[in-house]
Amino acid sequence: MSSERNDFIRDIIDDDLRTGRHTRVATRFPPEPNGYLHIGHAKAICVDFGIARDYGGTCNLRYDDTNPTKEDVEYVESIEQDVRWLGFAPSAVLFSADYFPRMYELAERLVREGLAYVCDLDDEQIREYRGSLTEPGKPSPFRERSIDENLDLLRRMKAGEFPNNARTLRAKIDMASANMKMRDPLLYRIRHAHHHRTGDAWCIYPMYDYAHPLEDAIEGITHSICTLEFENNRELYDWVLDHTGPWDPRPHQYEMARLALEYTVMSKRKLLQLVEGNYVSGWDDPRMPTIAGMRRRGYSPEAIRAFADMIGVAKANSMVDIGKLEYCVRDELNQNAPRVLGVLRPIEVELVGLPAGGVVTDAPYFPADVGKPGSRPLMIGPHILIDRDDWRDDPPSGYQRLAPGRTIRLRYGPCITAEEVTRRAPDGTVQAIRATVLPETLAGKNPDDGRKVAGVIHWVDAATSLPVEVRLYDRLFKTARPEEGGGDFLEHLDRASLEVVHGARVEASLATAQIGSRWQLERLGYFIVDSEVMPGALVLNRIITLRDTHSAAAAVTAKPASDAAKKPNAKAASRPKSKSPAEYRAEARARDPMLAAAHARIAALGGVTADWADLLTGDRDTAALYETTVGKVGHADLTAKWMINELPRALAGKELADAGLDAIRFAELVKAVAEQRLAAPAAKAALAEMIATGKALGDLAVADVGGGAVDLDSKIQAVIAANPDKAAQYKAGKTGLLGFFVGQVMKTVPGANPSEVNEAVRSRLG
RNA sequence: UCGGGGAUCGUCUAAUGGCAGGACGCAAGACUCUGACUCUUGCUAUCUAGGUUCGAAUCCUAGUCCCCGAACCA
Repeated sequence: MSSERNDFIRDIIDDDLRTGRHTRVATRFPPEPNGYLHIGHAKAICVDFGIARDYGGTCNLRYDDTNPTKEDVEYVESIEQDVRWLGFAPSAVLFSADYFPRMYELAERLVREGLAYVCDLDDEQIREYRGSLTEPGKPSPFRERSIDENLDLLRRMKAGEFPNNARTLRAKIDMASANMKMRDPLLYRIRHAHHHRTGDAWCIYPMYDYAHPLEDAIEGITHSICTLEFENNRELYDWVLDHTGPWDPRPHQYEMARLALEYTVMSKRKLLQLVEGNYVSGWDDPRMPTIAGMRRRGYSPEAIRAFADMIGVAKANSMVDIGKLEYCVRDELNQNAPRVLGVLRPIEVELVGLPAGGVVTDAPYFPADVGKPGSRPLMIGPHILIDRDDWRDDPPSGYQRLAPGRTIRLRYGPCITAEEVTRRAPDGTVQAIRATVLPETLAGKNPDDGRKVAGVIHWVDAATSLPVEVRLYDRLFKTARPEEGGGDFLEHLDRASLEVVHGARVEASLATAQIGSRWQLERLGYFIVDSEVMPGALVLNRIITLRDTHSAAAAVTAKPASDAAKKPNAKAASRPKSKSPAEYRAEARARDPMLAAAHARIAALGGVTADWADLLTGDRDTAALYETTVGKVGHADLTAKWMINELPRALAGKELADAGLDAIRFAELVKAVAEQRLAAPAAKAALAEMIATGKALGDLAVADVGGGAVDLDSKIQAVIAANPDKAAQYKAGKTGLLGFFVGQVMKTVPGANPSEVNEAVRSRLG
């Protein structure tokens, strides 16, 4: 179920399953139906549905439609379609609006329990009363209304007696909370608006922070995954569940980083700007990062899912290299797109020496290494077309294409030698050339006279090829981070991101190509047959070019290396320096004479530094444990080190007061270490176990100090013998492996003294 | 400490006191009837400074930088 390497969310799930907190896994993907899904959503979908798939659980598609003024049925359909297209089947398709009755009941319950009140403040006043990030808010004048009055007002709100925004229902939490979200958040607002699902049944609508936890709880969601900007909302999420439950299972919210991708923008607002400003042709423009856009571009669901797997799940904000997406797209296409021939900007080539009537060869759809079957006949007649890019009057060195007098191979055809240019445009551009066919190469052999073949180029038969319109799509923006640098992101749009090529030709076999079918035009890139068909011509959208290491290497030198420069953050710079933990401890002592006295006593102890004395007297529990322990066993320095450096890990997040570690048992441990009856690693393990189980040292099965020199040496030799390759690497200079060997030995001889082991291993390995 | 998060190769991400690993990228080479694909080899990282430890990306301390939060949006 859980593979070796997991993301942090799967780690949590593994833990929940192991400890029995949950017996099954239920997730959900909760889009608001107010826009099209984009690649950022695709990541979320892959995480939510992927987890359900991996753990044999469920994942609901739930429309988070709690705001009637922003949402639309139009989006509901596109969203479900996009999810299914990505390859996921929702366990259920649900609507938040269907829970409105239940949510309202629970709102009345909150009112009855004195946990919510109806507030008459308007939006400006509410903001004012809320305070700021650094100042507490002040209570609403309506905060202390009676339960009966609140209930009455809430019912009248629901009954439609008040106009829009006249009153709100608010949770009664804490106007002074450091978390702004907890300063009496709004639960319901009045909206006399038509809802796409509930019609006019409601005129009060729940806010996200109230609705979302309830939706999760009602559906029995176990792991509610959202993005980082909701971290502050989690406290409120928990508050709502704690006061509306009990819920079983009790959902928990986890936050992951949202996707940011180079050369694109992701916000709905900016995407909408691109559409409405006609910078793109619509939501499904092949340059758009929308799922609809990518689908039309020819990106496959497999590629997008592979991309989601590649970038992983974590909590660090990051900007993903667009190259990773492009790699996934190419990787899938390489396996699945049949190869055909097409020419973008034709030069006519008259072929001399071709058998009369031309030649037909059978050309495979896939190269040998892809290994898929299929082929089509390929006609070559006396006139063919090649691409303008494949001709140079004056070829640069290393040019593997055609030039005067050169010989190249026509893909799936014979070798030809260019004889002369027979026609030029007024500007000198080559329009037609004549070339000689080397007949012996028709069957695939190389030229008899041993002349050099410069390369292989693509071509189409002039007589039988088909006209096509080709749309060459590229990245929408010129810069990797169009949203940075202060200016309008639209300034970074690349006008060349779409180039329409007329007059291109493709081989005859494409006459029957279906809309949506994807092909590789050899040496040019991957293309999809667009749903738009021009009169008499197919439309091909370029999905992506082939990887081009040749010209990439040439371009690299020209690229300015300016992108990286970090910008200073004005907000951070202007922010006052916050209080440090050290200041907190100092304040605690100033407030508490007992702590101050303890600090003075501890500082006066021999072997205790001023820093340690400070650290040990930030709170009474710590100070008391330290002083009592030292009072029992002495060893002021050793006790300090263990308390400061080792205790935190052993506590594993617990508060010292809850840890059940008394000075008696801690003193035993320190004493054992001081008297070298217990090696450090064993002592650390013992400490953790004492805290976890509340047992005393004597009741623990602790490894004795042992490992006499002879015994130890044989263990070391056994470990070395079991890892001959690593021993060799160590001798070759990879000294980092010392830790590996010591660790192995420590596992077999838990009570051993590590420094002795260290020394012994070192000398053994020479 | 206003509160909440975060920092590991150029990029994304592993390593839960014991080999800093993988992928993308890049470089060199091999192969090649696609300058593709594939293969081989190589490249580059623990934010800084102290401390604890035989051993620290991981624990402790002090700092630095980044992100989020004051919609009747989600």
